[in-house]
Amino acid sequence: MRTLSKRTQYALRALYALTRRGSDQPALIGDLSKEEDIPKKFLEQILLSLKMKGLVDSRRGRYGGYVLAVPADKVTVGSIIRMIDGPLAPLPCASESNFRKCDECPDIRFCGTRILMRQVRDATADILDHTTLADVCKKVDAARLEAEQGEELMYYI
Amino acid sequence: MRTLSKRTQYALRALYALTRRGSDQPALIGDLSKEEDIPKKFLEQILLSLKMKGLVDSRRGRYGGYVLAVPADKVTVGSIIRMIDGPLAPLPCASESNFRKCDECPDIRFCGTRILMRQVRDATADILDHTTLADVCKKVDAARLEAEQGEELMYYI
DNA sequence: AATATTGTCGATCAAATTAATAGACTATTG
DNA sequence: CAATAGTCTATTAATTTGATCGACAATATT
Repeated sequence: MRTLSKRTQYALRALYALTRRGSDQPALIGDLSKEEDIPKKFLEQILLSLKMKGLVDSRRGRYGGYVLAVPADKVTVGSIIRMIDGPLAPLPCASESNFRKCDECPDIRFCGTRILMRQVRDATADILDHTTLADVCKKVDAARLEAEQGEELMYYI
Repeated sequence: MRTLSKRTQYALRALYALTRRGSDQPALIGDLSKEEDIPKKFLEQILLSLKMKGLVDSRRGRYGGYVLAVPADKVTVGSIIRMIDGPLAPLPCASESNFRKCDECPDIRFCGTRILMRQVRDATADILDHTTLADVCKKVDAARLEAEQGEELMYYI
């Protein structure tokens, strides 16, 4: 199946970084690019498009940079993916947000693949529409903590 | 996000057709192509590759054609998608069947996107690995029946 | 006002993937 | 042997995705 595009992967990484940093100190494209290992010019494009959608905000000139424009616990990963890659559904005809009938399809009611993929979409949306940027960052923190404790245990043994 | 390839969509359509037909009467590529509206030469390729994987069987010459090589209730849609499109996961690093670390990833344990996409993969696999060709055909039949009853009701009113 | 800094924006190029087609060949039946 | 139908490799076409270029515009500091 098709994978999350690099574009979306980069966007998410950048947004996690903005989340961790907080809205008080703007992040430079250049810094994000280095720290998160994202091609700079590509990241420019991505952040710009996210700004147009109102997800981030920016200032030019010295002390400029990017910040989240929305609280990290109000932005779901599902909404971000939809902004960039489009619908979550594996098929346009199984999409809730952007339904589109296949050209050759005689009757969508009797398309088995669509019925199935609709289930997949629902399960996917159930996860991604209920997970925010803040949630993801929390999960990563938890994983870090767990790893640290594991290491301590190693020393102890 | 992740679209099923045409290749897989065509494969599934053809396999539903073989399921409905049963193993006693082989289906011709040409017929399948017309009935299911699939480019003939493309379908050839697809069926051939499915044959190599042991999913269908074929005979050449007069009275030849394709049949399912495995009972329709023993073949999951998940396994078919994996054969053709590859892993169900939205990211290689979230795949169970074909895991692959991203080149730039410093530590997969702390990748938020991966943690999330692993959940999505699990939910997807839960559905697709528990739905067989026979199940899909049954669902379509049920939808047909329901639609008929709906029409009858319309006449009644 | 001048300068350095940093985001903006449209265009374009390159690479990869996916979709589709071509054509010569082989097996099977009658 | 002739008609039918699948086999197989290669190639082409189309689309999508990833990435880069370069000129421009706003902001802060001196």
